[in-house]
Amino acid sequence: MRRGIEFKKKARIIIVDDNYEHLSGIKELIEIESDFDVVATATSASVAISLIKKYRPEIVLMDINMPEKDGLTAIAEIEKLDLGVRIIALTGYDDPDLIFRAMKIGAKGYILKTMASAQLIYAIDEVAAGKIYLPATLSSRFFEYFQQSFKEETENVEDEENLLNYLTQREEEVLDLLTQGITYKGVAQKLFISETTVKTHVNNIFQKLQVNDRTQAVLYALNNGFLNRRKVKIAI
Amino acid sequence: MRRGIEFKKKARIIIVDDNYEHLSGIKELIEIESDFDVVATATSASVAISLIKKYRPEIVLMDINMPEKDGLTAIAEIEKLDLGVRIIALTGYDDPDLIFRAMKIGAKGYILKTMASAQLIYAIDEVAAGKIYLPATLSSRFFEYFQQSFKEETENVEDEENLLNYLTQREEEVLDLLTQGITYKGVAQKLFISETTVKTHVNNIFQKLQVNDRTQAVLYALNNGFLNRRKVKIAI
DNA sequence: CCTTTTCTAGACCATGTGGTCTAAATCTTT
DNA sequence: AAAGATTTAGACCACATGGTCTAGAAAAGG
Repeated sequence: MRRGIEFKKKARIIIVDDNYEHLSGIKELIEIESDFDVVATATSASVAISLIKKYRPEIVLMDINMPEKDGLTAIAEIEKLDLGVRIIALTGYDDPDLIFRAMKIGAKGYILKTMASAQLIYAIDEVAAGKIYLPATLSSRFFEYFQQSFKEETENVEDEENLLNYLTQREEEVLDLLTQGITYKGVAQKLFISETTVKTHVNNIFQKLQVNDRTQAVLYALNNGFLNRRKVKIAI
Repeated sequence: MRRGIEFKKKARIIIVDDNYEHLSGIKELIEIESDFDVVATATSASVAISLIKKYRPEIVLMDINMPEKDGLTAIAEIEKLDLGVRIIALTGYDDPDLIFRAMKIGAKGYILKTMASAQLIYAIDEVAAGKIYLPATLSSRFFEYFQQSFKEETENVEDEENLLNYLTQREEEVLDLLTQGITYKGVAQKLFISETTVKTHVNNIFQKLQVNDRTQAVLYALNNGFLNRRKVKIAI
């Protein structure tokens, strides 16, 4: 926050909100309370995207709760344009799933409409400075959601009923090669065993995983965290 | 931070660090500067795990950079025990990948050894209160890493060179069924077309994806976001 | 030491799969 | 209307794959 020391060009902003009241409210607030330059506003995502292409602002304040084309898809599209626009997501309430998805697709900040005006300005300031802004309460919620989503992923992997647990070491090696789309012959060469041995292993794998062909075996392996296990062992 | 108002049991802590100097330094600091109760310390992850099982502390301070069994796998194991222990990761430098992985497997806080002692106490306080603690600089790095990892995921999907883009509608339908491990006959029945037609489609798919068999086709599809496309369209 | 599991490997057969070619009907697109 | 792409479908063949059974060597566990 070395404001005033370095040369600071006024950040140019576009505000998007389908509610005109909110839109003009935020616009006024920014124009009065800060020295940012609101170059345009839009009440729909599609209009917003054209405006962004035209004006190339540094910052976009994007309301997430909009009918028609919603804010999240709009963010995704803008990010895809790769214009270096930094997007701040705006919303009325703090749904952790919304925050997660917004951050996932590239939002650089997330603020609630209920927040104090000073904090809004501060958030824009931070994001304009290349940082990422999340209010403390939201970042906590974000992390909880983040951890939860990964916990669910790994829970399945460690599940008792994961048929992959019944595979022997050698069978795992064979399955590993199968999940790379390698044929009997290829597996035999890689493991220095005969082709018929590979077939035996593969058949045992099928029985243990209760499937009928390689594709299903590979799919079972992939869906039940087969690749993750070695990652867990080698490097988490 | 309503300290003193509510009834507050002294949080019990176990500290893990292979460097004995650091270990006793942190222990002393906590004992002098706070009212937490350091019930045990350990210089190795395996010892730490036994101690945790025995003492059931509320908080564990875990050094990530340890030889032998490293801190990350230790965290994963402790989380798997599901004892309600809240783990704070400790490290000397702020490697975004390390932070990401620690948070991913369930760390509730992340602090640098170089941080001021008051901040360490504050961090423990927060985590003990059920919150998640990340210093502002680290949370920024975390988010950048987080977004980067998802960006790479989606970049592939939208890539020009994604051979999936060359598939026709019908071919996509067929491939979709292949990724469910369905055979020629099954696909034919589901799509109400002849089995030989399915074979024609499948062969065209192979050529377009430059693969030789179904397994490879399925793997290509999965690795290049085939399933995501419909998700992207429906709900991001 | 003995038992059990795992890994190895062969035979045999039925069928699924992949490669190639041809070709008609049906869209699209210009 | 003509040209091109897509979808449909057949024939034919080589070979990879899957199912089942037997069986010895090696390793693991009690």
